[in-house]
Amino acid sequence: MEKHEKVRQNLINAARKIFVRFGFEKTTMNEIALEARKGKSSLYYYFASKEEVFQAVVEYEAGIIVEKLKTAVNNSETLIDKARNFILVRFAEIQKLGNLYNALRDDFLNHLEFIKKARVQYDMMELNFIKALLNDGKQQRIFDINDIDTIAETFQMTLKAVELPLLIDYESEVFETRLNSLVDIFFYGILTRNDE
Amino acid sequence: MEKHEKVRQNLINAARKIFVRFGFEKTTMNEIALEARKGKSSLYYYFASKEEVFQAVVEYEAGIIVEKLKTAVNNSETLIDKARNFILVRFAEIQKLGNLYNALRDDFLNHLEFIKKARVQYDMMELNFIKALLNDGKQQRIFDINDIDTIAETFQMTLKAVELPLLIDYESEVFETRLNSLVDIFFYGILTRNDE
DNA sequence: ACTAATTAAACTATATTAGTCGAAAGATGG
DNA sequence: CCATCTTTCGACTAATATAGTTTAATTAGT
Repeated sequence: MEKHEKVRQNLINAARKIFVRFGFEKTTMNEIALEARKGKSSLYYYFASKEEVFQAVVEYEAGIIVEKLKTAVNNSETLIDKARNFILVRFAEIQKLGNLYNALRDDFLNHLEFIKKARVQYDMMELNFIKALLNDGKQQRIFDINDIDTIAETFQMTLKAVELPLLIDYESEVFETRLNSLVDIFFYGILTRNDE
Repeated sequence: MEKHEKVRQNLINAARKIFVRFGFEKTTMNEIALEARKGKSSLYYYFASKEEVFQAVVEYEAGIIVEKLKTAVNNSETLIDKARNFILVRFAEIQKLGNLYNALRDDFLNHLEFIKKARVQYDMMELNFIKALLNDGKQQRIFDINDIDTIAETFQMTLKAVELPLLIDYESEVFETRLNSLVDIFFYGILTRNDE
């Protein structure tokens, strides 16, 4: 990695720490710079604005989530397990990695344009992931579906819809059982039944 | 509890939430008021300044700590257990209750006068507690000591000295064993030895 | 209905902070 | 060792946010 990229990544890490702790509004550019042991104007050398720094952090975190999703899916045997683990990891990671989650929860952030943009980006990646899964299942004749695009979108929409209620009153046991039941409900309507 | 006191306590609770989360500097009077579902100027009706609100919170928390110390000590059998539990609870509570701990840790707060004042108040309460304990032990001929005041002050000084190093690299196991060993070291120099 | 306690809206003076600019300090390469 | 390009930083400004004030309205007690 070249010098420039290294410093930039360093700044992103510093920014991440502060953003996760204090949220967007309460984080100052000076704090981020200090955390990275740089002057404030150095920060502006790498990023045009506070929002751009935040966007970089969110993108970085989205990347991490995607990585973890990939390994979770790759390490699962059956397609249903893949789907189940995908959902479980997705929620766990969104919860853990503070910023994406914060961005979703805090109302005052939600109406900021760049948050929406970052979210859209992540959603697209996710959607492709889901489509690939569904397609795989279709090829293997495990899923009895035609319009993959529509189903993928519906699926993602459902995920996003449960996201908030589940995250708001979070109790790990309740949380996991509910997600599992969601997967069951969703997939047993899709599965090819051999008994008909 | 009269109305005025009730509202005041409510404001203190709201302030506590915000202060614990964001620290003194990053907390705004507006946020506190909003959290208590009041207007900002209502807050100023009950408190003269932001610092006064903070002071009220710190005093409230100090009160809670003292309560817990009392029950911990009362529920201990031997005097050594009383002392040991006193120390363990003290550290646990200072850690848990965010504000007192924050006030100690954050350097930028440390040089504020009112923090020092709050700390002095708490320290006095604590010192009396320790003196009572020592006195008790002396009456019961368990402690072989004369100048209770000096010993109490020395003891408290030691506690405050270990406070920071212990809290900074906090690992619960290490933490507790170290504190226990501290008590042992301290008390086995004080105990009346029967073997001499 | 009167009085005192409480709340809230609108305002101000001050302090913070995002963002700029130009100069200085390092690196790179001939 | 010079010339050029990259990176850092201190000092500055303009915009914004916030502590605290004032005044008027609302509520509760008698």
